[in-house]
Amino acid sequence: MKFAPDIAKTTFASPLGSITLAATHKGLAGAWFVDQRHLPDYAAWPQQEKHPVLQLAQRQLLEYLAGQRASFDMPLDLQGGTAFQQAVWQALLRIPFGAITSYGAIGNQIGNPKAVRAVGAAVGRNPVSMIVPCHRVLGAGGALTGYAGGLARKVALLDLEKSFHAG
Amino acid sequence: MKFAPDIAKTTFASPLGSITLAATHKGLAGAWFVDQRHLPDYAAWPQQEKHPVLQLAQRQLLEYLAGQRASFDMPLDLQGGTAFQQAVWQALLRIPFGAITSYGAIGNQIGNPKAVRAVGAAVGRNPVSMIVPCHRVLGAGGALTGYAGGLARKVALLDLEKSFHAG
DNA sequence: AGGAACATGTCCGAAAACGGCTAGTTGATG
DNA sequence: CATCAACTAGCCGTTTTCGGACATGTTCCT
Repeated sequence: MKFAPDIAKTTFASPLGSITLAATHKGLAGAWFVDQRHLPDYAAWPQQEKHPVLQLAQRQLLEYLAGQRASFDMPLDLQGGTAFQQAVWQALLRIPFGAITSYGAIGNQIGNPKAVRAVGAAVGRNPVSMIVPCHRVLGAGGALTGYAGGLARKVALLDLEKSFHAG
Repeated sequence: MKFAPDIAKTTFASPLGSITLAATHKGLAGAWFVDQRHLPDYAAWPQQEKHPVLQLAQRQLLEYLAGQRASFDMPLDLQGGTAFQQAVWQALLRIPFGAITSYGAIGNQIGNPKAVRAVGAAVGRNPVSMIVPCHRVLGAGGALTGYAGGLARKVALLDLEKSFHAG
C-alpha cells in the first residue's frame, strides 16, 4: 500500500497497547496497533506530535477506549486500496456504534453478494483500526473470525461498546 | 583479439593453478589461468622471464594470493577490445578491493543501462584476471554467475578478499 | 552476410495460492 | 426427529510466483 508523501505519524500508549497514528493534511490515514498484522512500512515517516489531526485522533481514541465516547469526529483520508477495498471500508463506516454485522451482509451492501471471502480480506486491510470499525464484523453465525490486532482486542472492543451507557 | 608485436610472456605456478602473464613495453597486457576460457593464441609468443613488468606482476600476484596484498601497482596495457569493452574494463578497475557489484550496476556506470548481457560478455573477455577484478561482479541478487577461470576460483578470490586484514 | 550464443536484468501477463466466508451435507448424539 | 459439530466445495479480490520476451555488444560458426 502506497501513502502520500506528506504523511506524518505519532505513537502513544493505550489500554489495549501502543498505537501508531498517521495523517496527511487531508485527514487521518492510519491507526495501527504496533504489533498487529498488515502493518505498512512506516519506519521512515516523520514523527510529528503536534499535527492537529493526530492530536485530535489520539484524544478521541483514548476517550473511546475509556468508555466515554461513542462516535468519532475527524477528517479521514483513506488512501491506497482498490475500488473494492474502498467500497468495503465505506460500508464499515456505516455500521453504528454497538451494532454488529457479517461479512456476507457487507457483500450484499456493496452489490457483490458472493465475494464474502474477498470482503474478509479487505476488512483485514483496513488502515484505520477502531475508527473504521472492522471489529464490528463477525461470521455469519456470530462467530468471532479474526482480527488483525488479535481476537483478544476484538472481544475487548465489542465488550466496550456493549457495556457503554451514555453519561 | 589482436596483440602488439613486441609482446612477451611467462608462466608460473600459483595456489590457484598455473598462470600465464603477457606484457609489452607499455605494461601488463594479460594474465590467464592456463586452463581458463577465452584464451588467446599465445603459443608463438616469445618467453621472457626477465621482463621487468612480468617479474613485477608475478611477485605482486603471488603476494595477493597469499593474502598479503590488497592493491596492485604496475602499468597496464589493455589492448584490443572495442570501445564498449574498454569502458567495461575501466569500470572494473574502479571496484575497490573486497567490494562487489553487479552487471547491471556496471551497465549504469558506463551509461548503457540496458546492455547488461553485453556487459557480462565483456567482463568475460577481460584479458588481465584478478588485477582487473572481474571476479567482483555478481548477479543482481548476489548470485554467482560465471567466471572464465571457473566458479571455484571466483569463490576462492572472493573469500580471499573477504577474510583479508591488513598486517 | 547472417544467426546463434553468451558470466543479465527488467517487465508484463497468466496462473496459482491465499485468506478475518458460508451454505449445504453428513454422521454422530440425546 | 431435532441439534450440532465437523467437513466440503464453491466463491472472489489480492498477492505472490513463475515463465517468457526483450534489449545489447561481441564472438564464433556457417
